[in-house]
Amino acid sequence: MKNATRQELADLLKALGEFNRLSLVYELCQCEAPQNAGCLCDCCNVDSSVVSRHLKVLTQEGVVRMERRGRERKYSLNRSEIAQKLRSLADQIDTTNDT
Amino acid sequence: MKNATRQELADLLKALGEFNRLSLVYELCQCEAPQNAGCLCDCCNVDSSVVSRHLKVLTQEGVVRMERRGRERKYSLNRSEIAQKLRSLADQIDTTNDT
DNA sequence: GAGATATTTGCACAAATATACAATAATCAC
DNA sequence: GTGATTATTGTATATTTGTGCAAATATCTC
Repeated sequence: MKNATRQELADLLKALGEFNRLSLVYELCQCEAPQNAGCLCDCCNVDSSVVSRHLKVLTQEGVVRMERRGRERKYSLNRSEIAQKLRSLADQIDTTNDT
Repeated sequence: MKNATRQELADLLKALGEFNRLSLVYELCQCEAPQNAGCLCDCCNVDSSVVSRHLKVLTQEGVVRMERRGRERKYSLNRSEIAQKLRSLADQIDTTNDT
C-alpha cells in the first residue's frame, strides 16, 4: 500500500473520529433524502458555523456529498463508498490469525 | 446508540486516523507473533518515544494489546475485535439506499 | 554491582483542531 | 428592491496533538 493511499485512509478515519462529525454521519444514516445543514444542526449541540465546518471536512474526505438547491445545501452520505473502505480495512486487519 | 458508545467509537476511529498509528497497525497486521516496540519503530520515521506514545494510545483504545516479557513489551493486534467494530459501522452506513 | 539494552516519561514547543460570535454571501418571497 | 432565510467565512481563542531530546525506569548479562 502506498503512503498516499494510507494517508488518505488515515484522513478518512480522522474525519469520522470526532464526536460531532460522527453524529452527523449517524444522522445522515437514518435519512433517505438529503438533508440541509439547518436540519443537521439539530443533532449536535454546537453552533451552526461549527456544523458547517464539520460538513466541509466530511465533504472533502468524501464521506458526504453536497448539492446546492436554492439557498439550501443538501447533504447525503456516500454510503457504499465509505462502507467499502471500512470493510476493506476490516478485512486487512482480520485476515489471518488472532485470539 | 448511547453517546458514551458513540464517543468510544469516535475515539477508536481517531486512534486509527493518524498516519503513524495506522502504519503501526498495518505493520502488526503482517506479523503473526507479537512484536516489540523496537521492531515496530522501523515502520515509522519517528523517535522511539513517539512510537511508544502511539502504542499507548492504541492500547488504551483496545486496538492493540501488550504483554511484558522481560525488558521487552510485546504488542499484538486485537484483530477480530477491531474488525468487528469497523464492519458494524460499515453495516450501519450501508444498510439502505444509496447511489 | 556495573554496564548494556528496551522502553517509557518529563519537558518544551509548534501546528492543528474545535469552538463561538459576528459579519458576509446567496437566494427566496413579497 | 427590501427584508427574511439559509449557510458559510473571518476572526479570535483555548485545547489537543504530534514531535524530539534528554532523563528515568526496568530488566538483562557479566
